[in-house]
Amino acid sequence: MFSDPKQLSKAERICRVVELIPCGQVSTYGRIADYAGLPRRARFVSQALRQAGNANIPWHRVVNSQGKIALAVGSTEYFNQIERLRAEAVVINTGRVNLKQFLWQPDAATLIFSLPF
DNA sequence: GATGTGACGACTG
DNA sequence: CCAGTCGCCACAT
Repeated sequence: MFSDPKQLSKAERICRVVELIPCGQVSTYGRIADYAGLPRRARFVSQALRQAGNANIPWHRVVNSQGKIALAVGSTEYFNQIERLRAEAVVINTGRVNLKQFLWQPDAATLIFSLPF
């Protein structure tokens, strides 16, 4: 039987959504929160990702609403994220991604069947 | 409970 | 396009 997504913890729901971001595309903290059924909880998304540490989730595909890398500029993790994105052909200019071009826009089937939150 | 902290976001000048 | 401000909400103290 299918597990009921609503009984997953909030952090788990967030990770589940992040895993759906396709290679070569990005999403934002605010949008991830919305897709996870947690509106106005953008900050909680970053918290959840940090706690998840690594866990095979494509955390590098998440940027802020302006398309900018949210990690401390110049930090090791900052460069790590840029490298991972460039490896997926995502173009980054001065720490910023052009959302017009790379923002993930889930199709209806994904919204209905993969994001039932 | 009160208070401070954030990998945030919307607005404003 | 910044930078500052304020609102927001989960967590740690």
